Amino acid sequence: MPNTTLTLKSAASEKRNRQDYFNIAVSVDCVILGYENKELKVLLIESDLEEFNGLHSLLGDLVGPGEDLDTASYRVLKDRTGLDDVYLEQVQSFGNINRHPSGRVVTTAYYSLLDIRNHRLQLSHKEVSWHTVNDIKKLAFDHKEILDTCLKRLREQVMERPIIFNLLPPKFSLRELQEVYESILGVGLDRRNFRKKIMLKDWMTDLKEMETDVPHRPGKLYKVNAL
Amino acid sequence: MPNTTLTLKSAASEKRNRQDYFNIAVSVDCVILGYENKELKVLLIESDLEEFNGLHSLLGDLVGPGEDLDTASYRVLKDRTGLDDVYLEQVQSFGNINRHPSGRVVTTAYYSLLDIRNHRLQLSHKEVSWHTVNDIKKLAFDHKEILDTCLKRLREQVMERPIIFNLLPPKFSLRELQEVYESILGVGLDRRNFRKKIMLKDWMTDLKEMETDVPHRPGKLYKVNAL
DNA sequence: TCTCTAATGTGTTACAAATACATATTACTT
DNA sequence: AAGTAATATGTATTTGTAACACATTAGAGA
Repeated sequence: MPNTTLTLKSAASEKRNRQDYFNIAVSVDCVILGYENKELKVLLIESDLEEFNGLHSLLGDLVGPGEDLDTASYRVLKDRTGLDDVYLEQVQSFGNINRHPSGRVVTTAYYSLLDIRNHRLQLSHKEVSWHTVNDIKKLAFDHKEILDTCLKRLREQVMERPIIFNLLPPKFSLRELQEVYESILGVGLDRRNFRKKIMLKDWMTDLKEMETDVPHRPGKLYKVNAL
Repeated sequence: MPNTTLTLKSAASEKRNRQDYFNIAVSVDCVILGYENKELKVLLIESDLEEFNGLHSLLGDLVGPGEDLDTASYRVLKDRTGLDDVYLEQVQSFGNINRHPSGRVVTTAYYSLLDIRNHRLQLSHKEVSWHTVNDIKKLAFDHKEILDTCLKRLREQVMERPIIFNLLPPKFSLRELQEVYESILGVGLDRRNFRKKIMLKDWMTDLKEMETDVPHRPGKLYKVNAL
């Protein structure tokens, strides 16, 4: 890399050592969300840092020198779940000086939505496991703040764009869909109004099939429309 | 900084040189927006890189080792405008490998809204100047993409939160406010409906004063309510 | 097999918000 | 004194949201 003032001269003019600017590491952290047993869950790993003994943390990694931010988060997702066709969206970056006890790391948070029951899902280690989002009180680093920020963004987007279907299997009933919405939004929804609202969006197609193995009257099955 | 595997082991297990991870610089770029003559404007500087001869770029700087992302963007704003009490919000990070010709730089974009006519405004150099947003076709680096992303976010938020008032002087008329909205949203608005909608939000207070120096019937003046 | 249960599936009414649209008023200009 | 250009306001229409009730269906169990 050539010697350069990069974007601005003010930095150079303050005579900081050029090396200083390469003393910040860049990472990505993924809030990988799934849905099971009427609960929203997030994939966490046990932290291996002494400072965070017993705490869990999000799945993340440093960004390699030849790697885009998006590429890095896809890599984390692929490494940890085996899946590479999953919805992933950047949310925000976190760069507080002391957010990482081992050094200066600026991280960019992504959230991802996937179907826990997907048979291709393969967790990378036994230390990686699903945790009910509502039960999480504390995480390592600033990961609780990152989680909360991602959940907030998810709640804002979930009625705007057809992303929620990533949490469901290919065939799903309206009841299942509504339950996922209720888990995410944290409120109960009127079944009739919910149906009308969701149908207006033209996000799904009636499969003309029925649920099986339910202990009550089976409902119609739907699939998400092509994105 | 102690030797560490940082967040994840996978990186270390690939035997990458630890130095590799400190080969990424971190910067902030500020989309500093103002409003004048019924046009939305952005503060730009002439790029000093040969690759971008003649092109303008956003105001940004590398993030120092002991500096938060937010702190860095406030610093850029203060250095370039002299103002330190300005609205600033993080939008998104951009980390494509080749986005900076001189090396690997991951940048976090912020947008800022200020009143161009604020008498405390002092631009840092004569190369720093206001440009009409709608006239901008091309910028240095990926700054056009960053600009567009910030504008998109601004449009999404402008009816949700009382941020637009940062573009106006302390006392403003309803006409001025509507014109700012129209500039940002790029559409014409019905005056009567606009008034009703904005009044419902309880964002402003009637100052019981009137415009002066207008070549027509003066309108009432308002101020924004305390945030 | 009949009854009970629990869920599915649908329609109507009331209220709130967004849109379309017209007229009277005021201050400056000529 | 008349003309102009902008402010200020109200109403009818449409659209969307929220509240709410009843008939239908398949499984479970007596």
